[in-house]
This record gives sequence, C-alpha cells and structure tokens, in this order.
Amino acid sequence: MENTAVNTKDKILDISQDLIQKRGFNAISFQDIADLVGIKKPSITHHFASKEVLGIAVVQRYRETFATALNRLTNDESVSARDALNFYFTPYQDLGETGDKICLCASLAGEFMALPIDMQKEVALFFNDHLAWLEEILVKGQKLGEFNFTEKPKDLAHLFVDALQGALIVQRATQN
Amino acid sequence: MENTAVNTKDKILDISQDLIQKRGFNAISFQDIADLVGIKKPSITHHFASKEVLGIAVVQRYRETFATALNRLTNDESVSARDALNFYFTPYQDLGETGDKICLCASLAGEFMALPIDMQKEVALFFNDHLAWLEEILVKGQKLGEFNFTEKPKDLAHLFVDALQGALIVQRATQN
DNA sequence: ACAAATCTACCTAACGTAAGGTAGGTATTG
DNA sequence: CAATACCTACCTTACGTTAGGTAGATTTGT
Repeated sequence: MENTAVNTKDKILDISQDLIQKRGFNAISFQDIADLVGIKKPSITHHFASKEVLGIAVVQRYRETFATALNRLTNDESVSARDALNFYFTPYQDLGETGDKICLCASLAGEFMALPIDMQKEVALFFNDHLAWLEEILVKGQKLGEFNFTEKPKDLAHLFVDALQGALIVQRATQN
Repeated sequence: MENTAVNTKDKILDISQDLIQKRGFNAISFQDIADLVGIKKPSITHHFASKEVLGIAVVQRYRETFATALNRLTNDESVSARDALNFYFTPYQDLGETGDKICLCASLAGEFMALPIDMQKEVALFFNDHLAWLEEILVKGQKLGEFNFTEKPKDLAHLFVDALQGALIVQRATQN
C-alpha cells in the first residue's frame, strides 16, 4: 500500500480503497478501516457521514486519478498512441503483481447489484471513461498508421477493458 | 430463474446461486434466501449446516454442471472443435441477456479474499477446469485445421476466459 | 494583546438492527 | 413409529450510526 497520506481523511480513503480492492465493499467494516488507520470506529463518521458517502468518495478519487493521468497522455503530443496504450496497461500489471488486489471498479462491479445507486453510477462512469479513452487512442493510432487492425475501435476498446479486468480477477483466483 | 427444483434443498441452491450471481456472497443473508424459498430462516440450517457449507455446495454444483456439459462436448466425436467452442459461449451470452447476473465464479472471484478457503478452492477449480478444457479444444481444432492461430493455446484459452468473465462484469455495470 | 467563541479531531458509550446459528418443539410422511 | 422437514423462540456477535463530551488549535471581538 502507498500510505503516503498525511492527514487522517486521506488515510481513510487509502485504506478503504485497499480493503475494497482486496475484499470488496460489502465485506469490509468501519471497524476494519478504523483499526488500520489507528482511530476508533465512530471517528470515521466525522470525516465521512456514512459508509455510502465513504464508498462514493473512494471511487470518485480513483476515477479522477485515472482521468487526470489518461488526459495527460492524450494531450501530450510527444506521446505516441502506442506508448499511450502501453502506459494504460502498467497500473493493471502492477495490480497483478500484488497477488491479492484487483481493480477497484472490478471489485465493485462484481457486487454491482448490492451497491448503493450513487456508487453504481461512479463505477459506470469509470468504465465509460476508459472505454471512450481507449477508443480515441485506437482511432488516433490507426489514422497515424501506428496500429493495424480491422475490428471496430469501439469493439477493440471493449475487448481491452474486458480482458484486462477479467485477467486480474481470474489470475487472483487461480494462482497457487 | 429456472425454479424447476422440486425439493426444498434444490430450491435453496437455485435461489442462493441466483442471489450470488446478482449481489455476491457477502451481501446475501439466510433471511434473503428463506424469503424467496418460502421457508423460515432457521430451516435453511436443516439442509445446510452453515453459510459456508451452502456456499461450497452452490459452487460445487455449478462447477460440476459445467464439467459434465463440457465433457459431453469433448467426448462426442460428431461435435467439431468449432462447434464445441461456440457451445461454450452460449451460457455466457444467456447471462449477458439477463442484465443483472454474471458468472457465479466471477462474482465470487470479485470478493475472493473475503471468501472461506474451501470456497476459494472451488472457485479456483472452476477456472482451472475451463482453462484446461479450452486449451484442449484449441489444440484439437488446430490439429484438425479448424482453427488458424499463432498464439499459444494456453494463452488464447486465458484470453477467452478473461474476456468472457470481464465482459459480463463490465457490461452489467455500464448498461443504462 | 488577550479572552471568548468556535472549530477540528478525536474519544467513550450506547443504540437499534440484522447477521449467523442453536435448542427444542411440532407437524408431516413413508 | 421413526425419520424428515419444518416451526418458534432465542442467543451472541457485529454492524452502521448517534449522542455527548473533551482537548487543543484557530478565529474573532474588544
């Protein structure tokens, strides 16, 4: 885990995210989080009014961190489409190497129907962001002759996201 | 849902499986199951000693149903490798059409680290079964000239499983 | 400048609810 | 009649959340 957070609120976010990526949203409790942060259970409500509010904050931050990083790649003219695509894979490779963590939104999507509606919306936004970004990169790379594929960019974007998310889930379940 | 079960034990299994595919294992309770079966909560313990035992039974049945169907395809000489592969996809297409259900083992793999060890083992067996079966079909199809691919059969089998499981998860989260 | 008021970040204690599970009784059925 | 399939009643534990309070920092009023 990073654990570079300075203030308690960010620590709660970091630890919550870590726990969700490992065990899911419904399987973790305020007690789990409080123990790891080093505060008492009710102190969490001082920073986040409810578990739902905390959950939304975790996904929002995750989504925005990705969005910022991906937009940086898209806006930088010196980054080729192929490099951008390679960069896209690295966080997932890192996750795979942890052995016990998957993408936050894959974890939440697995228990999607048991999630508060506002968390569902955040998860949906995450995947739609990624699908749109990948499609854009694929179109760009095809136009510039960097890529050579016959499939529709939208379909290929879907395949990338699906295979990436699925790979982490299946890998964690089958290793050892 | 099927709901073709005649005895209560099978009804419990059916409904539990359905609920796990929709909401996950940790988000469902004996109360949820009992309400849908039409019995009282403690009556479930009469058929399954604990939630873990019930969970294991659900995955075992799911895994064995698949194993039987897949072995039938492999053993039937009149079924080509391509047909076998096509058959493999149909249950997942059906799941996609439900709009609110994913593969049982994808759901459980999403909360893998929060699962009892014996359930983890069953989930791992499921994926390993499928990976081995797909690899076998791919090798067979390549030998007979039905398929034409350069990737390693094992890698391609992984891609199929990953993309299939991932597709259901992502699709459910992004539709509407 | 200094005191009063307010805010921040926590705490302890306890709430109501729901969880999984148990004990023991009562029907139902071969 | 004996096993099976259910029931009611209850237990313990854990959950998210609320109430009320405290110590210390910050802001404000004079």
